[in-house]
Amino acid sequence: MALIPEQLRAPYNPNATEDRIYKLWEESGFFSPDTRPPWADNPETNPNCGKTFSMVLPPPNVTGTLHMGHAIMLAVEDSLVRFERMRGKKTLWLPGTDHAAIATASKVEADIYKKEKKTRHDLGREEFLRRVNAFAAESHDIILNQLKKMGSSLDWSREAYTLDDARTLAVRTAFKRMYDAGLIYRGHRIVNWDPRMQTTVSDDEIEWREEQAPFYYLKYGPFTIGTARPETKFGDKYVVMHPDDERYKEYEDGQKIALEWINGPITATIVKDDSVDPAFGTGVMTITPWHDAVDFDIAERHHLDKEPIIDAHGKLLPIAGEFAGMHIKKARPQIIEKLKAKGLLARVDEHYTHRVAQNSRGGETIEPQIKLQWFVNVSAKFKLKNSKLNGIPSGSEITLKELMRAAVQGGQIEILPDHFAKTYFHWIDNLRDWCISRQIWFGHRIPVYYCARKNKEACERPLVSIEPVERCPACGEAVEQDPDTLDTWFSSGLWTFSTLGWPAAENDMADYHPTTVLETGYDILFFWVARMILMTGFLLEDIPFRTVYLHGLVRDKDGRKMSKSLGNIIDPLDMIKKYGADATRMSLLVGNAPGQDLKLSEDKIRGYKHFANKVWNVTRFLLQYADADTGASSGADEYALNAAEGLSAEEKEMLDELRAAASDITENISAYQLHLACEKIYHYVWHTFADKILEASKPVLNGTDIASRTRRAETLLAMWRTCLALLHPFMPFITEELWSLLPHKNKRALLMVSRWPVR
RNA sequence: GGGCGCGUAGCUCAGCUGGUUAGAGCGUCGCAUUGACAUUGCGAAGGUCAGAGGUUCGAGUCCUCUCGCGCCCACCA
Repeated sequence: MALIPEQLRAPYNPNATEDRIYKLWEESGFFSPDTRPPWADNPETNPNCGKTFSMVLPPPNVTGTLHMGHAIMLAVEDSLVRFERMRGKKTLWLPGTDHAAIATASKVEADIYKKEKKTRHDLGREEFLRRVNAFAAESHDIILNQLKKMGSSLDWSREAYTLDDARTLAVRTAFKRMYDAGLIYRGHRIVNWDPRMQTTVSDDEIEWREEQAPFYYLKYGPFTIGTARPETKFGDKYVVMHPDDERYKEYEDGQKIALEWINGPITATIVKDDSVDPAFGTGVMTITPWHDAVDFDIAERHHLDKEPIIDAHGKLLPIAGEFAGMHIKKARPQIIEKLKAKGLLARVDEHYTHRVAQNSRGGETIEPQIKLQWFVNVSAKFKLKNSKLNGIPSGSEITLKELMRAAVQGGQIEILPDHFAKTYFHWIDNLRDWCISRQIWFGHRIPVYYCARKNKEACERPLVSIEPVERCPACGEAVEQDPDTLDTWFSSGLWTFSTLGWPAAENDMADYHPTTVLETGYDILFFWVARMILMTGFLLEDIPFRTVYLHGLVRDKDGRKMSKSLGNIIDPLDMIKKYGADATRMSLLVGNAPGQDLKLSEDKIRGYKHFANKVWNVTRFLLQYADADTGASSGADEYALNAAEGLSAEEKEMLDELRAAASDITENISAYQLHLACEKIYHYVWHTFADKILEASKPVLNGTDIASRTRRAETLLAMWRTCLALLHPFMPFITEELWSLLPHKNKRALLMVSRWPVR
């Protein structure tokens, strides 16, 4: 009788299967590299015995739920891990979540304001943090569920969080070591200030928006200057022009001139500087060093005075005279009126477009300000003691910038696709010191303490400490911790090794570091990838990973970014519910070339649900013939690739073709060409195995020659086991389920830890 | 302003180091099919690989230029 199990009689139902299979995997313990099947620990049965494969999960932000961008990451990473696990490597894929400091804080803050009309200051630091942590915990649980739904074979025993105790130790240790090496400093620098969130924002978190605004030409003594921001001009007392500008050759650098300005007569100083573009406007400008980065640089070069004009909330300071206390947005038209009345307004260009900086986490217009902040110095030399970096011997002195460049340039880290290396170098070349302090409450508090009394000279210095400090070691008085928190990327920059236990004595570093591959979206190459290279380079004098695999962004079928406002979001969970996780994964893998954006439509996902059904039905078909009469039910657990004896010429040819496909697929995955591998196995299963081989086998299977029937049925079953194995990294659920329904001679093992068909 | 990428069948895209009549999915059009297949099979139409030039025995693939898109970076006051 045919051996068709009951569940195979109905069409494949992913919903009824996937959670059960995931639980089976999880309980098996094989997600952890510490649990391995016997064959994998035996060098005779496993040529990869002793080799490891390690990868961290880019920790999703605890700001809500996962989207298709996460799904693509999970599909790629899980496929890689499952492949390597089946190849017998000791395989670690390490999960975790990211507290995402400003993103999470601003979301919670906005929610609270919406519901209760309260700000974080109304709640106070403690209560606010309680709320954020509660939200983060809730978000974490949702995310974990989603990760599991996708089939991610993550080692949950090693789960980490960027804000947990172990990672806090890593962060404080990293800060202290960098501080002691002179790579972290505190200073007054111009920073991107968000007046609404009351915090600095890093250069990388700025979004530029085109804006049309009037451009005013103002009379400034004998000059005419152009500005889009008259409200910042109260303190302008330097007038700058290019040294070679013939029009202004009568003026000399340092020359003083008296002139009438907005609130009365002032003395201005001429400054000659190369950075002025003679072709722009009148070729003359005044500078506002406190509120403009270019002006700040000019002021630094010429040692000029800097004065604040606008306060932290966007209101004018007393220097603005009668406008003091007004918000800049309200003051601007009134200032223009006054300039006009005084005859200082030469003309107005109404059609001027320029770019305005906005905080990408919240959308408020950035007001540059000079603030006392903490920075990582990317251009200061430090000495490598025990370098594992190619081409940079121990004892050499190097800057973080040079180190970041060298790690990739020397080929020690490979970036895929390789053209992103150029983008990376370009970014490094333009890199400025990294502002790491944030004036928000959620995050790693800066591990620096100040003596409250400063009784003695020794109390003057800030105290940087890995352990929390309560009393000043010099005078015994209470200390105050720096109120700021660290940029979220400071902690995620440590992720590849903080998750392995660094700097604790007991850790996994020896086994799994450097990690084999880092898989992530190209949009965070700078934010994250570069910073991991920086942190690892300094703290471990090593690379964090050997290969960087960058996937593209998921777009809708028209190529638009998926966003709430466009209403074109495809929710991974919805798709899993409708079509199954396997189909969802396949739709994200096929056509997904590294670094290339992927257009996704529901039709595509539906297409792979059809494929899953095909796979299901092939099994049902084969099991019809796997009956007691043919003896095929006793089929060995071995794959078909090595069998050859006693086969017909036709069967040998079938096997040759499968062998070729399997070896191609293996090569493709090894070269991170998952899109090719996926398409190949898809094509082989459907259009070669099902359409051609099974069709051609029907006469044999239904024929009268028992020996031929049996042999063919056994061959096909063995080939099918091979197919399921090859398909497993991409479609783990259905293949595992079908594997369990096939007849097995030996004790049934999970497909997840069965040997890969190609050695 | 600097950098990067893309332009291949109606649509979405593969095509690695140049090598036979350029591929897949979806869609379209025929025919078959109660079939292992709710979601099937067989077949067909459809491409001067953006355009021009060059290297080569040979170019979708390498080089140069042009056109059209997209993205990233940058301190246009």
